[in-house]
Amino acid sequence: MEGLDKNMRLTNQRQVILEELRKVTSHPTASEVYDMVRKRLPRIGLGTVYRNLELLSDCGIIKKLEVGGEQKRFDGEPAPHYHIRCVTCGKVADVDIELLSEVESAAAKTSGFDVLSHHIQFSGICSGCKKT
Amino acid sequence: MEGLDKNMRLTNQRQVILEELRKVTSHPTASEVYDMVRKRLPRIGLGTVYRNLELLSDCGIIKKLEVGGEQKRFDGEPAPHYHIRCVTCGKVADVDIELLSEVESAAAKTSGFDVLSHHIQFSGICSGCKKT
DNA sequence: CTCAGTGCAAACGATTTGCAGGGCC
DNA sequence: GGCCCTGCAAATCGTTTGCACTGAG
Repeated sequence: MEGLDKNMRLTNQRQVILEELRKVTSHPTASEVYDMVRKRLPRIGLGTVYRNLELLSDCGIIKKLEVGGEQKRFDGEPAPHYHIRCVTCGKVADVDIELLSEVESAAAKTSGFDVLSHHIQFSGICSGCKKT
Repeated sequence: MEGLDKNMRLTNQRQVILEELRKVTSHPTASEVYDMVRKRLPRIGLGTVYRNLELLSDCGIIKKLEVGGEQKRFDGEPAPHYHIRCVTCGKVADVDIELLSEVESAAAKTSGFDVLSHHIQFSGICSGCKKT
């Protein structure tokens, strides 16, 4: 789960993408990462960003989020934690409550699946959107 | 949350889509619904299916699922319940465990959001895929 | 040197939308 | 008769991919 695969090279693009992603807590989409990275590497291609985000998430170095909405989002923190999305502005934030690992065995019992993981996705209204 | 909007007409297409969706427990994608409905209404358009699924889910009559994967899925059962997806074959099943409503207040406290709802998404391996 | 990685642009798949005709209320 | 709804096709949007070139090891 940690470190690059043996054949993976540590390119400048890869490194900058990872650095930029770790700088923020905003769970950016691929094209938001593209914009962030382009400030440092103006000639990078969007395809490269997609390829590297995919690769880094396959290695478990970052996490791909499948929170609602059209675009996938990426999280520089690979440790499991929950998320909340603002139904008004679409912002995604971390929810730092303890993990409910015990629900997995209950889910396994009723579903008949081997349960590998779970994720809780909250929806709500963020403090910024509450005021208006 | 229940019933059609005042200006919504109960067209045959709309009715057949709803009936077909309620017939199955497979959480079909839009194009799977399209295939099911086309057996009864061969001239229906894919756009009509998308429009009606969207409309029915806006009324709360069906539910749109944002479980991982590329395509959205639809559920004829609008009451809240959890889902599990097979990482091997992509099948989505219901998980009938009790709702953990109490996590919402904990999430509200740490995130600062007004929490409106939550959903738990499990990943695992279904009984069919275990055997192979 | 070699081969994984890159930039670019074209291709793709899911979903949305514009439009002109059709049919429910 | 009005207007929502439909079928159809083209458009859009996020993402992926083919290709020839580049650069890390």
